[in-house]
Amino acid sequence: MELQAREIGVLTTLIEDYIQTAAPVGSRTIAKKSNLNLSPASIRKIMADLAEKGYLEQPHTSAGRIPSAQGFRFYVDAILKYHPLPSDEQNLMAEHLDDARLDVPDLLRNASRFLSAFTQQVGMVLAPKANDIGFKHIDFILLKPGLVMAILVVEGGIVQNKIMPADPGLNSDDLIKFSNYLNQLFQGRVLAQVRARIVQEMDAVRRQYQAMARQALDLAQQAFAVDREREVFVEGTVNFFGHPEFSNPAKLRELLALLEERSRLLELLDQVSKSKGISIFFGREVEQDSVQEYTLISSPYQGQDTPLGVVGIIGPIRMNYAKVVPLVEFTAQVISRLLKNRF
Amino acid sequence: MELQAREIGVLTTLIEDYIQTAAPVGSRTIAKKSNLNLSPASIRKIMADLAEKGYLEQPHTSAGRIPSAQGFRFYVDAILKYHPLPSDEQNLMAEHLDDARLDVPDLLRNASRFLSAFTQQVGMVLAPKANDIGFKHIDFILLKPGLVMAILVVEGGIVQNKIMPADPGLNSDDLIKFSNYLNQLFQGRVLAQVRARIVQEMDAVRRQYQAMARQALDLAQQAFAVDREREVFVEGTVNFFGHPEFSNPAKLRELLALLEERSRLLELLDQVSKSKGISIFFGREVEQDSVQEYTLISSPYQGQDTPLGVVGIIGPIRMNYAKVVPLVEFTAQVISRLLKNRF
DNA sequence: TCCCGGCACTCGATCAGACAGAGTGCTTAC
DNA sequence: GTAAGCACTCTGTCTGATCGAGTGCCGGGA
Repeated sequence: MELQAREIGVLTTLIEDYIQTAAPVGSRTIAKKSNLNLSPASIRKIMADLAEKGYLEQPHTSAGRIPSAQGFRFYVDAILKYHPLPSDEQNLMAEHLDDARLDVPDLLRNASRFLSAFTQQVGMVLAPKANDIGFKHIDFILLKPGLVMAILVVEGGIVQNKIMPADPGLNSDDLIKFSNYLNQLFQGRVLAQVRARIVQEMDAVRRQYQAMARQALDLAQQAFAVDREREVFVEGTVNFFGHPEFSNPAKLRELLALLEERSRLLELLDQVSKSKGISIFFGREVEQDSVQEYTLISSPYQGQDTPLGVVGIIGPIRMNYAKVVPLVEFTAQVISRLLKNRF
Repeated sequence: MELQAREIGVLTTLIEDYIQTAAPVGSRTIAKKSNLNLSPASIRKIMADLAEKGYLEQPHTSAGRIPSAQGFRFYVDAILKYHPLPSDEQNLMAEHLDDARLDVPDLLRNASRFLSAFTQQVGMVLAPKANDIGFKHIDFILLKPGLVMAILVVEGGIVQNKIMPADPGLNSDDLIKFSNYLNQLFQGRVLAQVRARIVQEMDAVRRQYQAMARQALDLAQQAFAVDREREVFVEGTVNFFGHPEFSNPAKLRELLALLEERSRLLELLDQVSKSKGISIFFGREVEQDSVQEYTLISSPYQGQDTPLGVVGIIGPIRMNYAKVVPLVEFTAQVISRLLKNRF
């Protein structure tokens, strides 16, 4: 099932022409554009072979061929050589993102915008999972009697807040004591450790009848309960309209629905976040009845060592991989570098 | 230029049929559906009069008529009688929004979702302008030497944060002192007053050479500088695809671009936020070359007395005003009531 | 064995013409 | 003022014809 050099040549020419024109490619075009010096008739023979092996598809008899998902897969995995991003684009992106006054969510949102603008696709950035981030500070504020807001700050300046009911007898001074106690207790730990510490400490204070600590830990437990979806920054959905494959409103609708339904999107991103480096994912290869006509290109980013989240773009299968892939990779690197600075 | 009763009858029947079918309405249809007991021929005469006065438009000779923006304007202003929302829908919405554990942004986002789901249009909620909201608490956190994050909590549990450079000599204890000093200074004021107070106090401490207060006020001034856009919660853009008027991708694109470009959207919402009660705004009546085929229905909501923000929906001109308008109005009332509780 | 020119064939896109249907405007009669 | 009749207009759809792109296959030549 391996491909010969000539077959690879035809496939490459065909895919690169198809990426530009979005139309089925015929044997004459390939004969002219490739440097194989073969006649259209011979090309046709090769194309027939490629179609039989599953790399090409034919929309109908007597149309040209278009690459199948398998064809694209081979192209991005085995054929395409990726060149590093031009340094002026590197600088442009680094300059705009490297601003200490941006908090992490803003940084990630901007990165998503850049990806979208540079690739003419839809940019996406999955925010870090809170679990692995270092605790910084917690504060309780009395909104009204019996209602307390917890404000939780983690490294990198990510702020989370949560409103919760509490003992109506608590006053502001109590809450300040709580914060002081907890801040000291949790210092220098990551959130997962903080949660463990809460359970452990609750046990200890219960035996020692420390009322203040017990109340504080009760509140802390509520504040640290995980019930928030991870944020995803999606930018540039308007770019979908530029691609002829989405002139069909039904397909467009499907894809926009996917982006709006954060839970499905999160699941998808979670799947790809486990891969090590850059990952190229064709909708067609996996899901049966859902949106099939898209590609997701993504790369994880990390803080110190642990992977934190994912950056990526989503667009039609037909896209300029040679340009997009290095850009996604570079963006992930920039974010990793900037977050290392902050965490 | 006033309309006779028969003309109003024809216009009403025509608009209501058009709202259902989205197709030009002919004289025969109106003769059957209206209770005027007139023949199609007579209806035609009346329709010709209405067209001449500008209430109807004709896509081409020998098609039926469709209502013009002026026709819709007359319909929503003079003809339509609005009934209050059915109580089961009222309860459903109130139940889901009335949860003390939601912070204000989440509350508004949910309201936007509900509007979108109930009307099958796109829901929008403009968050309150921070100026008029009461100060609650400020905190400074040392992210790293020379970099401080301010966390500002205002009434209703709205949290804003801002990262700013600071004197590298500052340590955490200094920052705690700053917060204590400022919290006391600003207690019970709204943000606009807080800003005034900062300026005034800076003057005083400068003359008295109080270094700590000066540094604290410096940070406060940066923290309270207004440079953040007001948030807008837009939900349900997928609903656009349900409407035949947006089967034209170019129109759809325009409208989605408007929603994605927050600054333009804010300007639009700001225009309508000044009106007192419900406001119905036809794109066609105003802008010349931009998106014309939409209607914005909005209503301001308030905390105690001052108007805070706007709720609304955006959709095609052809929509079920009898249902949508009371829903928008009710949503604004619910939000007003819930915010009064919190502020 | 590989290559390629030639040829018949297939399919989609486009165009013109025919036709039905919806709806109008006008005239005329009551 | 109302309504019936009629000619007219415009759109959408269907049909058949034609064109062009592209294929598959056959057979001749290096």
